[in-house]
Amino acid sequence: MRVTLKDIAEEAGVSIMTVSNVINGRHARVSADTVERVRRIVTERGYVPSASARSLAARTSRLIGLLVPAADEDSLAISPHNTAIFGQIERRLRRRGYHLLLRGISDTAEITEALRSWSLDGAVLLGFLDEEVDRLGPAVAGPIPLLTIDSYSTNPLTTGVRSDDFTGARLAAAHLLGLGHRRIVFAGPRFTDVGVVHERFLGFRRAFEDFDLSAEDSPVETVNTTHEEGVALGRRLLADHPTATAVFATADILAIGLIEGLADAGVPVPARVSVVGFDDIDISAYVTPKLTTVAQDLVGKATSAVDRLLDVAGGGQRPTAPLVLDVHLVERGSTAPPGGVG
Amino acid sequence: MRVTLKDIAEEAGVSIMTVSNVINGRHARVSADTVERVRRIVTERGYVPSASARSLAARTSRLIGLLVPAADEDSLAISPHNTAIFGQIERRLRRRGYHLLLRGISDTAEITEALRSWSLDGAVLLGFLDEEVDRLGPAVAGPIPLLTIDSYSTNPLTTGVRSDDFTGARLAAAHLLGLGHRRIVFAGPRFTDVGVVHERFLGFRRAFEDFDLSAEDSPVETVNTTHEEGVALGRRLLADHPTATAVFATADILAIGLIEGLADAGVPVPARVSVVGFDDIDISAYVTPKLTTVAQDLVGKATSAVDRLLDVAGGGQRPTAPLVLDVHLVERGSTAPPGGVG
DNA sequence: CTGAAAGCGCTTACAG
DNA sequence: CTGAAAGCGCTTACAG
Repeated sequence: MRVTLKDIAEEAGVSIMTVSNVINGRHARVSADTVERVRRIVTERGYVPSASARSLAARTSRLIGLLVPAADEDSLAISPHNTAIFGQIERRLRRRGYHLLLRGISDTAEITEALRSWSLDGAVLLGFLDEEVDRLGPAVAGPIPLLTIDSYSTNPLTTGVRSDDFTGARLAAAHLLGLGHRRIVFAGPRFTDVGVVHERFLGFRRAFEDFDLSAEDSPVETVNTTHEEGVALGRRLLADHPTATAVFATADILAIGLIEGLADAGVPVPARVSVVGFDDIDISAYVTPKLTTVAQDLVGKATSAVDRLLDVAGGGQRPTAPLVLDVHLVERGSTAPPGGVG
Repeated sequence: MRVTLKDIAEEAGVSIMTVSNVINGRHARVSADTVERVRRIVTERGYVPSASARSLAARTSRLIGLLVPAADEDSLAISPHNTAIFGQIERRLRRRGYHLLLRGISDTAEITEALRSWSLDGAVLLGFLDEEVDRLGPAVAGPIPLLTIDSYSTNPLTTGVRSDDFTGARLAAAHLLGLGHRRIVFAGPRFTDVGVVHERFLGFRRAFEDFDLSAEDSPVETVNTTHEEGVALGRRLLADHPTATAVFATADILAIGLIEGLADAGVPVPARVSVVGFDDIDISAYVTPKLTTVAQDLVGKATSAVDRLLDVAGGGQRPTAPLVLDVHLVERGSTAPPGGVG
């Protein structure tokens, strides 16, 4: 049978209230002797408090949800970038005495269910579309704090943490422009779906302005963020855009596919076409050529996401502005001055 | 305020017991009319049962833990291979009406705490060393079912799901031997730590026997399963083993590093040295040359892990033998007949 | 510094 | 088919 507060209390000859006070570190209310004795018995008996009893009585669960979109028949949409965030979030929560409930969401209505069912103290939303976040009404979360990662939704019910996408794309494009490229393909998902992409597009254009150039001749290719679509685009890139000399892809996984597709088509990278990605996932340093890309502060993102969320959960003010993390360019082998155009 | 059974019961003019019966689908005990009425009110009011109250009263939480080793200052040890399993496990659990608690474990003593604290109905242990699993005594889990993935521990308190490592390595080595290679480096972590590696080594050796050859001239290199150590080994491979013509690495991430290290040393793959990996992670198809490797049934592993665990949790017999999943060889570009030895 | 009482929101026998 | 009672293991005021 489970060891309970009552068992400890009986053995120590005190009330369960006193044991509870010791367990919860409210030592001001208990004599040092009692604390000592109760502590010893707790250790001896291997007492572990019941989290469900505690959350039922205390109305705080010390449980945080990590909510990730999951198409019904799909597994979680775990991109390499998001994956890296998982572990960091768990680690930070653990350090702060919280636990992590990982939940795939196939319909935003399920968010409410996940939140209420376990009386979550808060939740991190990772990978949802801005419009999905926009639609979250007060009925969904009630007073439960919600934190979005990488969202540009301005829904006041949520607070956000994201990278400086605008600057990242601006750096990437400036790097290519500085090398001498003028016709640069912008490859990424539909802007309307993802604010992140829109911001990156704006940053991309801004770099042209910085150089007193126009981005008008630089085509936009709309593709999903997968290796597969990158390969497909790489194969037809020069057929569709013969004068292009570089590509900026909004994600490394896409850029890596692009490089492969270009290779398939006999196009040397970076001699004929330079490629820049975004994210700096591990793989980007493993491919050939190694990918020039924009690095995000993954650890910072996860850590500050947790800290922000727990602040609000702890009664802090809900921040009005999102936290924006710095990015920087990592120059590797996939970019070079243009030369193969002839 | 939270909507409770009591609220629904009052509005429906029945007892909370009846509402409970409807919620839990015990329709045999309730008239169709009542079911209908209660259902409607539940939907209208957006009632969500309290999981903590339920698990406290019912002594079953419908919560499964996914326990992963985590060095204290580290984030979770999330290898690309394990990552892929996460999403699949979550998906399967969700389909079966369970929730997932993700927890990093820095000391096996924490396993008990995680299990008891949340009254988990079971836990999946992913990535622990066999000896760690061996040491798990009855005090750790009590009656809570534990399932290990990829462990060769024979601890009767656990039940296991893993791939056929022996056959996988045998296939890999047979492939190389069939191509004409005779001196093949076996690269992987220490056997004593990881049963999986030992099994792969045995399979590797068996392939030599199958060919009436001896593996004696084939050196063993002990390295950790990281890209970095793969690179280092690749760089010095031919200096240390000038007559080697192939390498079998116990993990793709290691094999990918090896290929890079070999390239750094000016050794062409596969012309001079062939490389075979194990796992068939996504990246393996993205690198140059694409990696020949042993593919595991990841989805099957995750799915059957969950199913086995829930069977036992549901009162089923604890299986004595682990479930062993088939593997197969995926031939890609990193292997070819030996030719560059001269 | 210590404790008795009420209550968190459910489920489990049990009785009708 | 339906319900009153007890209890799961805690915490929260409150009183001493």
